[in-house]
This record gives sequence, C-alpha cells and structure tokens, in this order.
Amino acid sequence: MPRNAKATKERILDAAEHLFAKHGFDGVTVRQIMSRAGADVALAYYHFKSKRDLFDAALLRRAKTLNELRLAALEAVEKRHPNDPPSIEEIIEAFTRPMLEILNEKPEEWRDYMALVAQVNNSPEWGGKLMTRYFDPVVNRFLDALRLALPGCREEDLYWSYHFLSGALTLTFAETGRLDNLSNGLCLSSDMAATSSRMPQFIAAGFRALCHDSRKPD
Amino acid sequence: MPRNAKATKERILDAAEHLFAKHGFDGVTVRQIMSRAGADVALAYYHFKSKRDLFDAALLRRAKTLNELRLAALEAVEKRHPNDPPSIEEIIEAFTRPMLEILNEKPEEWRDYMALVAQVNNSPEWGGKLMTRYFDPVVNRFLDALRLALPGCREEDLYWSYHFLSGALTLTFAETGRLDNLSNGLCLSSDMAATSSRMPQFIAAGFRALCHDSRKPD
DNA sequence: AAAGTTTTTCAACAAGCGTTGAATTTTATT
DNA sequence: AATAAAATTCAACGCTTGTTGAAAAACTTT
Repeated sequence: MPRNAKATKERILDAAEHLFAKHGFDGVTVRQIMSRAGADVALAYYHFKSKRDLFDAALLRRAKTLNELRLAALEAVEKRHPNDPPSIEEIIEAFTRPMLEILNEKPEEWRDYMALVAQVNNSPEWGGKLMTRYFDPVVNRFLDALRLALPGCREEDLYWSYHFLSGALTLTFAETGRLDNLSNGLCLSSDMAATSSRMPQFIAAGFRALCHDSRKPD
Repeated sequence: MPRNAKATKERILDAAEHLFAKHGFDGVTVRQIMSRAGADVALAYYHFKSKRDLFDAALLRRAKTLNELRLAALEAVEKRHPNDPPSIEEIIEAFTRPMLEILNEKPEEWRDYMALVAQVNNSPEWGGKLMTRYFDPVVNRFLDALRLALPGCREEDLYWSYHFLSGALTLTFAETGRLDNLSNGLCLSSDMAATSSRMPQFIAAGFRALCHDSRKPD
C-alpha cells in the first residue's frame, strides 16, 4: 500500500465520523463527507465499497481500542485484590473511565466517535445489530464480573440494570445540549469531569438496589 | 373545516410518527409517509407546510397529553400526604408510570411516539432544542418536587441525576432489540412491565446516592 | 341550485442522491 | 528505465428528493 493511501482512508473516516455523529446516516451525503475529507467522491467507493460500509468502518475503527482499554481496566481492578471480587463501583468505573480518560487525552479524536456510538445505540434501525456486534463480547465480560460482585442476583435484573447504565452513558456522550438548557447553563453536557465523578456513584447504587440477592427472602 | 379533513391530518401524523420513529428525520421521504397515509404527496404540504414542520407536529401532538398525565400523577402523589414531601420513588414513578400506563392502554397509538421521542432526545441535531421546548416545563416541575424530597442536595447533582434518568428512560423506549440480543432472549426490550417495576427502583437509588445533603459533612 | 371554501389530485421543477467505468496520475517493483 | 499496481480524477448514469402551481373534486353556506 502506497505511503499516503492510509492517510487518505483515515481522513475519510474522520470526516465520516464527524458528520455521521452529528446528523446520522441518512442526514449526510457521501459528497459532504468527501468534501470535508478533501478528496474526490469516487474515492469513498474505492476505499470502502458503499456508503453503508463506510458507516460501519467508522464505527468499527475505534471500537477495538475502546474494548481493549475497558478489558485492561477490568483486569487491573480484578488483580488489585485477587481473593475477593471487586466492588460494583470499581467494575462500573472500569467500564466508564476508559471513555472519559481517552476523551481527556485526545478529545478531538474521540469526541465525535462517542456521539456516533450514542446515536447508533438509540437507533431502532441499527442499534440492536451494530451494538451487539461491536460491543457485546466485552459487555458480557463485565456482566460476569458483576455476577460475582452481586451473588444471588437475578439474571433479568442484571441485564436491565446494564440497560439503564447503557442509556445513561449514551445520552451523556451524545452531548445534545439538553442538560445545558434545562439547568440554565449550570451544567454542561460537554463537561466530562462532571460525569466521571457522578456516573459510577449513581449507577452502582442502581445496581445495588435492583440486584439484591433473590435467594434470601426480602 | 370539512368533516374528514382532520381525519386525513391525523392519518398523516400517524404515518409520520411511525416512520420517523423507525428511521429518523432524514431516513424517511415525504412520499413514503404519504403512501403509508394513503394520500397524495402534495397534501403533506397543504396540511403542514414543510417536511420539517410535519416532523415537529408529530412530536408535539402527543407531548401535550403526556405532560398533562405526568403533572396529574405528580399532583396526586403530593396530595396523598399533604404534610411531608413524597418519596423519591413516588416522584420518579409519577414521571415514568404515565408512559407505561398509556402504552399499556393504547399501545398501537403510543409505541411509535415513545420511540420517536427517544430518537430525538439522543440526536445532537434536534435533541437540545426540541426536548427543551416540549418537555422542560414539566421536567422543572418534577425537579422542584425532588428538591423538597432531597433537602440540601446540590443543584448540579440533581440535574445530572435527571440526565441519567432521561438517558435510561430513553434507551428503554427506543426498543432497539439490543437487550434482547445481549440477554439471549431472556429480556425483551418491548416488555414494558419489566421496566415499570425496575426503573423507579434503580433510578431512585441513583438519586439518593448522588443527591445527598451537601450541607452536612460526609 | 348557485357561489364560495376547503380539500384533494396531477404533473412537473430544479437539485441532489448513491454509484460506476474509464482515463489518468502517482507509487512500488523489477 | 520499464512495468505493474495502487490511488486518484473526471464525467456521467438513472433515480429520488422536497416542493409547488394550477386544475379538479368535495363540501358549506347562501
């Protein structure tokens, strides 16, 4: 592969990521993407074979990295105390912190991607299939950890709890500005530090409340 | 206004609601909508004046009803014990139950609408503006009630808690099928009864954990 | 039954869509 | 320096898009 072919491909993905995140799959034209990437329209079909495949490629590119970071964070927590299972807060943090950290390190690279995932996750059209394909293996790994931390928890409660977590996470990273309006500017959707301290607390409490030991009587 | 003009307008809104909910604003053509409504394309522009205005009209139609039901539920709870403030669970339930009840009563009418709102809420493009316009007055009323139930709570924590609630609620009603895949069919996104018993518990616990009294030392 | 409104139909518009094949330029290999 | 391969450009295709103006039909009011 020639020297700057990859550079072009990446530039296309950057542009696609940005525009798809903001306006969704159908709200963006291939011409807009290629204009932003500074390349000819036909190149989109040379490097990726269709608009739809370009969309998938944009989604896949960073999913791999995020999955690896999350797994590493979980394993680090598990090794910290080898005997007893980690707390729920620690597990949730291992899930959410990698997002916040990498967003802090390379905001210009990851901001759009997070919004893109948020949009996909809530889309009846793509949500089920794509999120399952790209993220469920790692999510299942986290659910295993949570099962150990919540002995006797009913399976349904565990899944629903994760679902609520996913929704909260997703809306937060969508950065729609709703929160800013509602709070008259007191809270900013873009303030990820505000999230990082609050989300694990909020979510862990939810898990604890819902996933009590079903083997014991109430 | 002639007898069945309103009927046509409603049929158009039904079709728009359904298709917009499934594929988003840009994923749907006016021709598709009018074909589903069984009416000529030009009628869309006669009754509503543009595609965008039709979208807004579809969103607005049921928002009014939902807001009224929520307010009524909140006032009912408040009147139940006139002296002390209602519990957080009761307030959250007053917010979520109307959705679930009306979904139970008239599923074919409301199912699409809930998914539509879910999609809008997570859209960086429309989310901030539209949700603010149609729902924030009632949301502020609920936040007032929560302030009473959580004395000394920091304002930021309250707003972020609501944000997490909104995200969890939203993803649940988007019915993307993700939960079904993740749980291998054990949980169904469409099972609203499963939500109604779990969401208030989960969310109320989150509020409690995050919105402690900031005036007292930890 | 005539006149006036409101609703519906029909046909068309300019613009933009995703996509493609062939020609051309750039890079890698011999 | 010649040859092969990869990357890029250009121009175009058939089709669909949101939208509109004028004519026809349905309905109300006189």
